[in-house]
Amino acid sequence: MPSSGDDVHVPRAAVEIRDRDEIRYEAQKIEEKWAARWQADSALYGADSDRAKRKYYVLEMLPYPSGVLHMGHVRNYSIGDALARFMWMQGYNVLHPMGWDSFGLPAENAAIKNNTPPKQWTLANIANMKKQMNRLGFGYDWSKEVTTCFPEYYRWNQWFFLKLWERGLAYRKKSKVNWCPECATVLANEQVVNGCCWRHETTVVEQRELEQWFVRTTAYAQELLDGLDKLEGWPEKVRTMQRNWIGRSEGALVDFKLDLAQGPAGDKITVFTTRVDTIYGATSVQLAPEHPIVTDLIANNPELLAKVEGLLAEQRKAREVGDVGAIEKHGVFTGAYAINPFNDEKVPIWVANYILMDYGTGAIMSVPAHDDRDYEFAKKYGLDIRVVVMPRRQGEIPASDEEETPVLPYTGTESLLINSGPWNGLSVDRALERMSSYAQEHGFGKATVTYRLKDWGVSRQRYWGTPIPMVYCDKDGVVPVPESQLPILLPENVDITLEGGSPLAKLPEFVNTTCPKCGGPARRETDTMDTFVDSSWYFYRYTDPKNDRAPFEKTTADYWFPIDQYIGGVEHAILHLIYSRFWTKFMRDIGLISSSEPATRLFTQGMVIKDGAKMSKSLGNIVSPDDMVARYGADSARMYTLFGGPPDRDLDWQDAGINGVYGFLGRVYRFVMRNGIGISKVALSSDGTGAISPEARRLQRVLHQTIKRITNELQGRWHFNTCVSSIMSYVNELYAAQSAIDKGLIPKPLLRELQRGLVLMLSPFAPFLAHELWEQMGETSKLVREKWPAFDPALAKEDEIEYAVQVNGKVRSHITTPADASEDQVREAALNDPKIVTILAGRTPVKVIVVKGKLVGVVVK
RNA sequence: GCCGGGAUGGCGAAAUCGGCAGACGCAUCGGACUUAAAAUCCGAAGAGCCGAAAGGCUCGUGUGGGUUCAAGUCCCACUCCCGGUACCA
Repeated sequence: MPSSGDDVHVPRAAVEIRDRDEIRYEAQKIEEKWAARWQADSALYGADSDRAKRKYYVLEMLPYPSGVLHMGHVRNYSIGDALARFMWMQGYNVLHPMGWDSFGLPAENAAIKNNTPPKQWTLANIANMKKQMNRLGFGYDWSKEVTTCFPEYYRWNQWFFLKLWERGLAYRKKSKVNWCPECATVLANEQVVNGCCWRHETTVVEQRELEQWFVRTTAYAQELLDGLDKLEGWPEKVRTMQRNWIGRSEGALVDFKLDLAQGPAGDKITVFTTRVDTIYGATSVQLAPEHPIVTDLIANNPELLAKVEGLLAEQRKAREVGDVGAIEKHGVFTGAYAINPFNDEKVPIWVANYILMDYGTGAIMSVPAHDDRDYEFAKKYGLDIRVVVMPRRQGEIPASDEEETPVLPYTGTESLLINSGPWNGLSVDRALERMSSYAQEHGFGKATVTYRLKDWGVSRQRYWGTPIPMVYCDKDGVVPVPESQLPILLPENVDITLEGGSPLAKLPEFVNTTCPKCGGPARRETDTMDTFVDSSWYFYRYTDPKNDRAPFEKTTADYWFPIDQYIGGVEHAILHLIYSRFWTKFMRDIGLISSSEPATRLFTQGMVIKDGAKMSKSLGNIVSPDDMVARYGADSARMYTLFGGPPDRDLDWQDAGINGVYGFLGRVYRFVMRNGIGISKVALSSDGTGAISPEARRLQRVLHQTIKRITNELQGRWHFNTCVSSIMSYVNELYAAQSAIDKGLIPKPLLRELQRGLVLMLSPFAPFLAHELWEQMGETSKLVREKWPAFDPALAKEDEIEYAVQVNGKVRSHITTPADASEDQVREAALNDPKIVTILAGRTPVKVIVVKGKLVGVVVK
């Protein structure tokens, strides 16, 4: 509805508005109109295939299609969309895609609950969420859409799996899983509630050993760790979390031989320690209850076996509940002894509930004097405590244990060794080095590095996931499916409500196959892949989503990668982001891509909370995006998620807050509908510096100051809340000038520029309203690709500056000086100010400080 | 325990490099318009004290110290809240 007449000075007639009070901001009408237009124009938000252009890849984490968007999504996508729109307007070739992390357990749960096939349920959810996204006006290139549960996608998971297998990065090993005897299937950790099955609340979950597929992420442990130092565009918090997760620790392996009189000859226990320097203080060896040697040591002692079982049960329970650190330490003496290879001393072998089989070697040497946990344990069971390191004092060598002993346990490392035979007097650092070399030279140990990071268990005994492309042949063993046979399709019409094991295992037509090697009968793998596989590389697929010869074309991926800005919740700081980094390195090593890291910049937005708590059904504090869109419109909902606070912090949702933003958007609408309809017919002034009225000059200045502020924010700190504040202030200025506008004191070209600027700056945050007003002004260009307004520093400059004048730190007066006044002139003006003269009362200032543009500080005695 | 982040009016927050604390918004109060209300537009407002008013003074950014002409911001010591994580040897 642009202006109907030629006379741009009579806007009211154009929209039949008799009086400004009748201009109503009807968000629903405007937004529905534009949502429909955008959907009809599929190229609008499309990435350009021209590789000569400067690219910008902005990515928000793809959602799991649970059915509806929540406010956290809205916040995440509002940030990404604002950035994408800003970068388009900066002239970049922007890739801004979206997709669906659509495999996974909830679809199976829903299938059981509603008797709907997982695929149907998932696709219906995707349809609904896509509708919501379109209604919210997010500018995605839907031609790049990726849906991970489609064979076109997951066939490449299978392809990658074969590549992993070829390189020895995929392997099978026995591993403990949660097993529900009632369901006769494996449960994910999150399905174990208080040690019982989530579906059978009285059925205790068992631990079972199963052959499982693993991906050798540990092969890249060191590179994953080193790479973090270079990821300067990632939050330090995330980098720290990943460092801790990888958990590199330097130490030594030391073999303790079993005392021959007791144990099977030749057997030994290898312990891992980071403090080999304290080995003369070792007064016992402690084993994890699951340590394989435990059964040998106590095989003929049922009483002890039962006790060890008890220790194991305690450990498991604590792990399930999640407070391993809080359980009380318990242990049992096995009756056996081991020999400390450094001093040939005999030390007792214990089994303890605080030793974990899956870290280090599952065995430690216990040094009570110099380790908190060992100390606590030794005190409890009356084990010897022997001090072997002393705090260093001015480089003196402590003579012996006659010296005062430190407070135990003493874990400091600025120390010297005592009671350690030939090693006495060495510093801890040197002892660590020399003693592990010594162990290596004598064949009973070596320096080593261990990582907390474990290999990635990717097997899931589930239906709704990518089938693992392997077959089992009695003759040839484990055989990979040839690439030419991919994809292994996930069968449909599977009754997954049947309890009792993996659904795929119950389908003979799926399981029974022929061996690719010998052609004989063989069985297919029935495990499916963890969904983290899907999300480890989906963003590469976005660059070339329809490719059926390769996961993606290298040159295309190399053009777009690395991702310039990745945006998502901090809850993915570890798993998703480590797996993605691993996958990137792996893809680089098989020659698929050139970069080593997926994203140069990562932004983790805060949660959306309400009444100080995470939104949840049980608290009844959920705010639905659909409701907000219905009541206030998408622009208000989006803008409020940005206005409520800085994006990296939690956002405390307040209904009154979104109402305020809605009011503001109405204010913008009314201003432009009153002053800007059809104004594009007025030529923009070629030069803004002509002689104009003070009112006009002020507006011009505020416009340029606002552009400056917002541009700086979008390029730097990303405090969108202050961007919105700036636009609000700008609009307040425009309103204050209404009577000057009505009187014709504001030149038309400027009036056009003021409103153009307003709409352009608004467009990343409230795209619907911006588009509507752009059209109402009679602009015909595509707003999305319109150039972001530039600010002119000369026009942004103030003519006069107000200085605060302090005397001894207290503001006593204000003076106004021309903007170009020199420091001396400002000082003089301040000292001559009548109020200051009075306060000084003849005293001579000791010092006068002039802070340019801000303040004058006068110091008197 | 350890690692992050935070604490500023009645509320969400701002203050980007040590320089006028509280921008912007909400709620509140007042005015204009209206028969009235809603909507809209305009205005007031950290707390306390003095003043008829203009205006002025004191206090004030979790607590206690410190540095500085000047501290929400820097330093030292602490309290509480939120998130993550853990017998990792």
